[in-house]
Amino acid sequence: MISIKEVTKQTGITVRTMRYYDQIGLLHPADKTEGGHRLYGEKEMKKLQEIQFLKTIGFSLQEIKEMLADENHDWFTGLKKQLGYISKEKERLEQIEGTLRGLINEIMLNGNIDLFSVQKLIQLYQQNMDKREGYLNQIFNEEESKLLQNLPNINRDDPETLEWIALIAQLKKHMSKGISAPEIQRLIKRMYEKEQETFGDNKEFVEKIWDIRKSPQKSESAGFYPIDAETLDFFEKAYEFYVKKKSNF
Amino acid sequence: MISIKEVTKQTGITVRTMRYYDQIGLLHPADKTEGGHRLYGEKEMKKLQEIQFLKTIGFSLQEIKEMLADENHDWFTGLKKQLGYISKEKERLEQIEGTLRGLINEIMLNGNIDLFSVQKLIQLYQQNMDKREGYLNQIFNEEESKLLQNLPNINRDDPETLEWIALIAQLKKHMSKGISAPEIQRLIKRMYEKEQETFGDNKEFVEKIWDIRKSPQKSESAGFYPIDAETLDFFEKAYEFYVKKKSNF
DNA sequence: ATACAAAATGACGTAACGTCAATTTCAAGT
DNA sequence: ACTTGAAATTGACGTTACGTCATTTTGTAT
Repeated sequence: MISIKEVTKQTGITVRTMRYYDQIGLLHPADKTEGGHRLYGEKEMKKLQEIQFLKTIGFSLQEIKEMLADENHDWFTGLKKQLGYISKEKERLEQIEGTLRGLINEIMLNGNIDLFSVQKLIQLYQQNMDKREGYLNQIFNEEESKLLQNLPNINRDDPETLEWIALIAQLKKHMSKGISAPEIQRLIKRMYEKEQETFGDNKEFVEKIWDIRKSPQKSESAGFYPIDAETLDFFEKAYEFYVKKKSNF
Repeated sequence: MISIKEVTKQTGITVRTMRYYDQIGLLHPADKTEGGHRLYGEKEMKKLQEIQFLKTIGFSLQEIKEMLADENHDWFTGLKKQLGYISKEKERLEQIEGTLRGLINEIMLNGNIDLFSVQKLIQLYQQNMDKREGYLNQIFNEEESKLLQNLPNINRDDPETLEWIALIAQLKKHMSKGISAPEIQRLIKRMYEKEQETFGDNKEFVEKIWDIRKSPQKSESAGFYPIDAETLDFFEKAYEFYVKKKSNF
């Protein structure tokens, strides 16, 4: 028989928690002193461990109470149900994670931001979730849809996406130096090569994407990350410049 | 200006929720009728959408209130913090998912189960989480540790693991028919082939694993799923029978 | 004017404790 | 036996984001 203090020492569980478990009938002390101090035995400590474990796998105290009370509890079914629940929750968090990464990337692209811009981004996001796929499937054929998967999807966390964002952000930063500046041309070169790597010679496909990018409305419908018109225009000119120079050799 | 009923119609948000948002100062109605009925305008509806969105990405109402109130809120930092929090939560759920799958598989192996067995499994689990890796690294060298990754890890959900579990479960089921029964020998054959596929000719390594399996204590320390001694013994005999027959041809 | 729908306020309940506050008990030292 | 300080007790309120009554008031159609 050990005191409540000993329990907290051995398990890290607080006194309040032990009192609470007693109160809700989840775990009563084995005995009490004359004065009413709680005393716990070996059995209780084991049960406490079980409770802790069942808590870590996401069961509520009420559920745990019922499970431990029922001699013939169907653990298999219970655990499968719990697994289903946990899996769903996990998927929800994965969704959220993707959305957050998307928003963060967009802010990285646009620089920090006032309430108004965030409102616009949020609206864009909500639209996209509903419409993006529909819109894209309408424009691209099946084969191209697969290629689209390779597009830097702003929700994703892969280094591919990050490099695109970094490249565009750098482009914006050095825009004032003009399209022929060596910094710019180095960036464009990298982008050109990346494009080749990703889409190969699929000219027509790349054209379609440019077409979408050039129209803010289309761009919004497609859920591409918003590059402002100025940057887009600058990029296009710098790109042409690069290609022309390249073909001169 | 629309009534609260209109709001619920358009958004699906309940009256209670609107009242609550009003109460905590998150979203006041634009105006009230003489009698005190709430009226909402365009601005409020937009704000409501933003609130909904920020809720879906996991912010609390208090946080949302502060974010929307602060003209110069640092969205970038806030979102990154939130991402960190969400990612952690997601990892926690992944952990739980693995544990649950593990427990479910063990129950599949052992048939359904009383409180006592579950207590033992839980204890085994808690031990494993702490000790398993340490113990295994002590016995196996680095190369072998990599091979160990191919071992049916009971926490995992892949078809490999599932087949091992199914095979052993079938073995148990038909055990009464003796080691030479054709059902048994077919199962053993499949297991033998799977073993070859997975570990190739790495005899020594397979020996070590058998050594661990044969000792309940070691098996427990290593966190292998618990196969009872009887089944293990039966398997061994059936296996020897199979190999002998095979080498006779 | 009446009746009925819709809205209002107020209150309690939820889950799993944390955090006071006021009082009582325990164990040790004198 | 007495004192004292630490430890334990009960009780109560706070937390989140509403749901769910119960009761009263307002709006609107006839």
